[in-house]
Amino acid sequence: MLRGAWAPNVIWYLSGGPRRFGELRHDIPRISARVLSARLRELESRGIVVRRLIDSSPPSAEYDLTELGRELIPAIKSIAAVGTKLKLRNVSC
Amino acid sequence: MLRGAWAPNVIWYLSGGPRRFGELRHDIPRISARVLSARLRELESRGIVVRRLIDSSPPSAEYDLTELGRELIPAIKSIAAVGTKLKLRNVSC
DNA sequence: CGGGATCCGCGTGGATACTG
DNA sequence: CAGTATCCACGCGGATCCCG
Repeated sequence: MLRGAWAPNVIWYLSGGPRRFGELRHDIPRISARVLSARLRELESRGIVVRRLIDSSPPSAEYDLTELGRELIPAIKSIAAVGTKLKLRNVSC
Repeated sequence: MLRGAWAPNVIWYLSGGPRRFGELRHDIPRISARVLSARLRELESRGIVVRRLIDSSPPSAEYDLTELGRELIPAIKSIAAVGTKLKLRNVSC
């Protein structure tokens, strides 16, 4: 389900509301367009993310979490919190 | 932190209390000894799991979650719950 | 029983170039 | 802007053999 190391990150950055491809690409540190696209497609196929295409020039796309996807947010947040504690501990000790 | 696809599973099976290597190997479906060992080592180095060696014959080892590790349990549970919902949906539709 | 050593395959990710 | 195509590197996992 959360396949790929970047999946949680993508969900994290989508938790603030709909984002466009370029926004995600710019906001998620060091992710490549290829991987972002791949993760987005997979999360979409899993029913965690929805893609909305707005046909215009310049073309734009909007990604958003589904209801199911939103249920993952608290879990990812708390895992991230533990991660932060780990980093702090490793620095101080 | 949760590197490796098996890490969440290992934490899951440790959430019920301390387990020995063989117990984990037997209870976690289809995990190989090599990978179990690798994940255990990594989780240990991250401060999520502790290893206790009980010197006797036959030799035995006990693995347990640290306090930090236990903080991950609710998150993993809720993620697993979403996973279950996804499977149910995919079967019915 | 509780692992480590080795070999090997595959998925995931990085970089770069290209397109509608 | 929003991707896709291609090539390559490496981490992770599976299987098997072996050891204290």
